[in-house]
Amino acid sequence: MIKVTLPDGSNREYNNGVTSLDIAKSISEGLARNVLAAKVNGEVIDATRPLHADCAVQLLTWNDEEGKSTMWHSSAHLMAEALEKLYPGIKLAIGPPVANGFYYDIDLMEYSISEKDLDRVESTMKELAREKNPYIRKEISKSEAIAYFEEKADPYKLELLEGLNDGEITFYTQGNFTDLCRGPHIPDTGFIKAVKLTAIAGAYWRGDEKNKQLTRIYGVTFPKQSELDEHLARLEEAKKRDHRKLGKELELFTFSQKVGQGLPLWLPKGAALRERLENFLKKAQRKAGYDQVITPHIGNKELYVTSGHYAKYGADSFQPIRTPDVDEEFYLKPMNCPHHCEIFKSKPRSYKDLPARFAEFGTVYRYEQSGELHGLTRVRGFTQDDAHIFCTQEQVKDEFKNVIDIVLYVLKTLDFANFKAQISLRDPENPTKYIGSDENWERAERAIIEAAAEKELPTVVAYGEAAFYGPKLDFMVQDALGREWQLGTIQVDYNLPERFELEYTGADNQKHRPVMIHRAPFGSMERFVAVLLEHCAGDFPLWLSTEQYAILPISEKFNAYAEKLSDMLNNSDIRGFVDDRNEKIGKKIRDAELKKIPFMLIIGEKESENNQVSVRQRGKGDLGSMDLDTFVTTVNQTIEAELSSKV
RNA sequence: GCCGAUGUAGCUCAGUUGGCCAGAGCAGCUGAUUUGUAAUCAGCUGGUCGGGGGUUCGAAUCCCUCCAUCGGCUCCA
Repeated sequence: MIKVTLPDGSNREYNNGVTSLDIAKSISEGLARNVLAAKVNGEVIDATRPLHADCAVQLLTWNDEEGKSTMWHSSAHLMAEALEKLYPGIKLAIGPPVANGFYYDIDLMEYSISEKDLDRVESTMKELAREKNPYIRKEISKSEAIAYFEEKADPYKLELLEGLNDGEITFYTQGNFTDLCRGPHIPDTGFIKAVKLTAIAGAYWRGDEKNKQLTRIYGVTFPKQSELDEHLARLEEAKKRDHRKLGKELELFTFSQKVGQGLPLWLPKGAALRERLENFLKKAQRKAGYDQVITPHIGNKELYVTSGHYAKYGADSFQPIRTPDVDEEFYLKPMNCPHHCEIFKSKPRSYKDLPARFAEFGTVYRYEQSGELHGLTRVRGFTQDDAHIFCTQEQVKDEFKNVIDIVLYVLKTLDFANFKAQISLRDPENPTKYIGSDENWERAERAIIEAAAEKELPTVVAYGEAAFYGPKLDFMVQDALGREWQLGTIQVDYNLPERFELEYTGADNQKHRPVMIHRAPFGSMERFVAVLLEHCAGDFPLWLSTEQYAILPISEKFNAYAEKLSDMLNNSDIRGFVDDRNEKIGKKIRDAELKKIPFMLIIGEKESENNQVSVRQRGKGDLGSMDLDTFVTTVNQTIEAELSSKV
């Protein structure tokens, strides 16, 4: 007998060799029908694996993340089985579960497949699922495994096997399909009731551009059709929050083929929104001791040779701008730091001048690959809310912490609660990717880790994600579809001060090299506005709204009163307009709601006689009549709360 | 850049297997209406069907090519 501890702390005795599925059956048949896998002593394994020692068992169902991913992993195998049946001779690479489903990378050999063919694959999957084939685990020796895939002539599996040790290799078989796989898997294919293959994409073998591009098929499965329907409905909802759609509807920005790909045009309302965000940050930065500077959009080639960017990116970026002088070349600036270094060098600096903090909303241009462009989140011309802090070695950590404060202030004010703070360090396996001495990298990495720890900021560490010139702390936020975007960033740089030979005079009257911190709390205005739009679904906070009110006269008779109110509101610095169209009030309200205007002031005979306004709030409805002063106070108090209470 | 898809009026979309002057709703313009909390009515304007080339008696529909966009991959100073 063995003793099994369940999550509620209770203990039960079972025969040696019992499976998690048996345990589930002993509790209830209903539970057994829903068990997808089991967590035994913290490790997720097949629910059908026999247990031979005392252990803690947690039965995993669709409601557990590990249950879902086990199901999706098994679904990838099911899709592979269907594909092999429909396209004999294809070579399979890898097929893991992902955040919202699964994929399988396959080499289609002589076949080609398009989205039209996915229906057929889906129905084959469903047929195979109905056979309720069990997923059978088998431990196998390396030589047998190699023999199997040599027989099958599958180069990808053979390559994967090279990296595995004899004794740790397992196969899983369901129906007519066997795959090299660590598992775990669901008990049988019958659990898969609803299938949707969502996309076909190219994907490089082992994620390397130099390798062959395989075909990746994405899919998602559910234990019930109704769950699939809900999933698809949620995706439809998310699309409504897409910043590209909202940006068009709210007239914030546009693109023009004539201007060029990835080069956004900010429309009046978008420009006003952006200006407000800039002023908000400028004010915070003024308080934090930053000085605004302004630098040009281009720089001499020599500037980038000095910075090292020319060698690294010169050939893959926008090509130089020439002048009548054949030897002269200018580049569009891909970043602001070199310009700011030259500002630092414009006069001798003393340790008493440090930290020097130069801030600029600097527009930069980067030649992103065409397939990478994405709305406002990935563009070729964008404005960073950039600043560079030049400080002494001793000041680095405090400066870093001050920047963390500003970033958190921005994120909190705009109500981003679910951000991720990521510390990006060097890739230990690829040290040649980076410039600068090991010693400087060590120091920079340590400064970031310590600053984040002292700010009690929960972080994740990502090796290999550092910029080529230094480690960084990035703040990431998800868009409507759950894709992660990097917004704020803070980076320590020992390299540029070296290359630009930056110096200050210390208290010892000797020359010293300052440390440089790059930082951008928004990241870029473009990406920030995009993610903010998706975050609030276009319902901007009142302080950011370009049009805070719309005055809606019941009929043209009250247009004069409306204009009078509008003038008074303008004097109170509240922004809005009069909808004096010859339309019915219902129509005007509808249009104002669609334009996401926070307050509607409805005026007719009653209001004009009593010198009042009838206030309607976006999404909330009628707030009743009030004096204009009361309305102004409401607006000002709301804005004050938005900007201060969350700090 | 690579794989897959899409591209019809300012916007959202119809246009069956190639066949009369390419349609609708919204927006815009003109007029009527003077309106009480999410769409008043009528009329009108508006499109080299993404660009170019080809097949055909005939192309928005089929083929080639380029461009842009969307979903991924790679990349992201």
